[in-house]
Amino acid sequence: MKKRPTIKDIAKTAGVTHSTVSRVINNNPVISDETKEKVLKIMKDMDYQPNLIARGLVRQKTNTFALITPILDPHVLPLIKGVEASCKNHNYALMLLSTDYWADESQSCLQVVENWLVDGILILNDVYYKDIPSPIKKLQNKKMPFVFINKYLGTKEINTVAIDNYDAVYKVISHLFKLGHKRIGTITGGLIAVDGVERFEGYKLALKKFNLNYDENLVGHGGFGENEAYDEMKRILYTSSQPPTAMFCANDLMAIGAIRAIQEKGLKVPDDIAVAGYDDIKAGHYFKPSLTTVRPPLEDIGIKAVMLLTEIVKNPEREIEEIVLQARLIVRESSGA
Amino acid sequence: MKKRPTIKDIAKTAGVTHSTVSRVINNNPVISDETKEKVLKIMKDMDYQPNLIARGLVRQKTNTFALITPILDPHVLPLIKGVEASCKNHNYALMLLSTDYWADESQSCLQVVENWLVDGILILNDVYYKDIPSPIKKLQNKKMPFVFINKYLGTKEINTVAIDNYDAVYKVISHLFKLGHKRIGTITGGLIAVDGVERFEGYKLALKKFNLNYDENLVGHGGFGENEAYDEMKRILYTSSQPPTAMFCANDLMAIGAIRAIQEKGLKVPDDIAVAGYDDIKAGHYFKPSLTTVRPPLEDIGIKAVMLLTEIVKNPEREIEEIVLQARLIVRESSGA
DNA sequence: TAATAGACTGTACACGTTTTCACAGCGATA
DNA sequence: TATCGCTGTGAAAACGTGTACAGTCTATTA
Repeated sequence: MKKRPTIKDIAKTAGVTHSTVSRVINNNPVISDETKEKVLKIMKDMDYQPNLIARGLVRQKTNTFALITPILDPHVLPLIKGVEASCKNHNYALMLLSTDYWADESQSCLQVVENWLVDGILILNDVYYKDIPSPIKKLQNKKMPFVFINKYLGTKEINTVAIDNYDAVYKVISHLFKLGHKRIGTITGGLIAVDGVERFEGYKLALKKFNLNYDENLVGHGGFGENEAYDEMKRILYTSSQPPTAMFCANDLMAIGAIRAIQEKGLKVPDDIAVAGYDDIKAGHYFKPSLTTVRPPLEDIGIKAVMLLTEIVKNPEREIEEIVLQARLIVRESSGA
Repeated sequence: MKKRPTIKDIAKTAGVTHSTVSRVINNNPVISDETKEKVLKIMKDMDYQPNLIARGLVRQKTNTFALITPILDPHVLPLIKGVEASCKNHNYALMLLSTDYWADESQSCLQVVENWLVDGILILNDVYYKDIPSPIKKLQNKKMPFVFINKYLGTKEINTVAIDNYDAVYKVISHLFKLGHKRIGTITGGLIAVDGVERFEGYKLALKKFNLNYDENLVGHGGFGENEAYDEMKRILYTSSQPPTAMFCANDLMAIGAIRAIQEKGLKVPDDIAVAGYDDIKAGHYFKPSLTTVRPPLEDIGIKAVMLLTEIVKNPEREIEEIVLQARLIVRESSGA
């Protein structure tokens, strides 16, 4: 690589010191218009680009955020998109790190990130923790600005942006209830995951609101996978004396699996059993019957998270904020509306 | 944020100079085991983390790669995944930048990247250029290590990793031909895109190989969107006296649109018209009829690109390499095999 | 005993910026 | 004429690390 011109090279050819050049770069009003223009011209002629590493060293700021995300799957893409766009807007660069399982790798991820002196960290979380995990506590102790995406709401201990799973599920159950369903079952997602737990809780709470009984025979437990949902649906259909008339599945993939099971038993969706999912994946749109589901505002979450993080960086002593975003019900064929 | 201990702090409490500490960190064999252990212990006690910014400044290396990608859509996710994983393996951090249109924004993207002193750049390209675009030329002039993903093969001017679109399309057409189809049409993707152009070319070349005539009446031109494909398919069905018996669509979404058009005319897929797509998107799996398609090895591309880039960084004078990866035919219902 | 080699470690500078402080020059004021 | 304040600039230190070079010991050899 060719050597890039530095502030000193500019200074030499302009006949000033490098401090003057630096002042020009940073728009210091103390510089006379005359020298300012002269320096600017030379900077342009020599194709000068500031060295952000050097600047980062002295300023102790890199204008970089890191996004730590669990496995990169299509599900998180809109979120990444939002984060990326928002970072660009706020003039931050984005470092992307993914870790398969928080517990194992997060440590090394966080190390990378700290060594890099990023200005802030966005942590996208999957799994359900009762207590704040230790790597996070470390961050708190070090007063490193970070935003946790998904969960830790209500504790006012951690800056958070998350989806209101409870409300989202309520919307689905309410929709089914209004269609006349009284025996509404569910197939839960993995209960090690925040989403799994909260959607299950949300389901139970919603039933209560409509004075419906929680019936274990209408409940299956999967792990967000299509085939598990298929198996559980089969089990429910063949074991319960009174099968459900509607099912809420913890995500769309599971809804697809459940529908497959229902159809294989010769029943019709939505006529015999209505089904709703969660996530609004693309495939749900094309699936027959098309899926009633709920769409989380993922891109917004990314955007809001970055906004919050910039605020925190600006004012680290700022009060802790917990942002909750609402999902939107998408009604299609599978619920029979 | 608390102040982190520096090499000098370690040095002071260890009773040595910071150069000694630095040598310990870098495993310089000249250091005696005694002081080495002493220093290591203190580093651990004080929870020392090297400041990569400072190191980057003196070493003129940041151990960071940048990935510049066009709009973040699900299509590129596996590639990003591969890149991320591979970067981690090679001990590089990854900066993610996305730009809507190369021509407009690439300039600013590249600036960010250069100012950051990343060690190398991965450029994911969409659009079809006849000549090497000027931002790329600049990179070449500056001898900045970079790998271009998608296109510029055969020129031996740019380090490249790409999918063999021609071979992929050949596989599809060959598959259809073997099923007895003689009137095979196509709906092309946008012809400003590399993929659009190459898949169209590949289609024409494949026809030639099987001694089939290129018939304009069997060809529609879309822009990778579902609805455009739907419209074009309708047009083909209603205007050509002899409609095609098989269609190759430039991607799966278009295949879905085309199938919709075919079905609406009361024809059956694959019985009346066989359809094949490209990309192997998830929805194609669940669509009825499930889509015959071709699966590009996107994750591999990401991995290979990073590998190549590390090689280039190691040895900038290395001969230019052009890596081509083959896609895989996925046969499902829509082709009627 | 003095010279010499070898094993470690310290000194000093470099990397490219930003920033504090000091200072030169100049006109205005007392 | 001496003092003051203002404007624009330079000098120098700092950020945290790496590294070439010059030491200082100790042990060996002549």
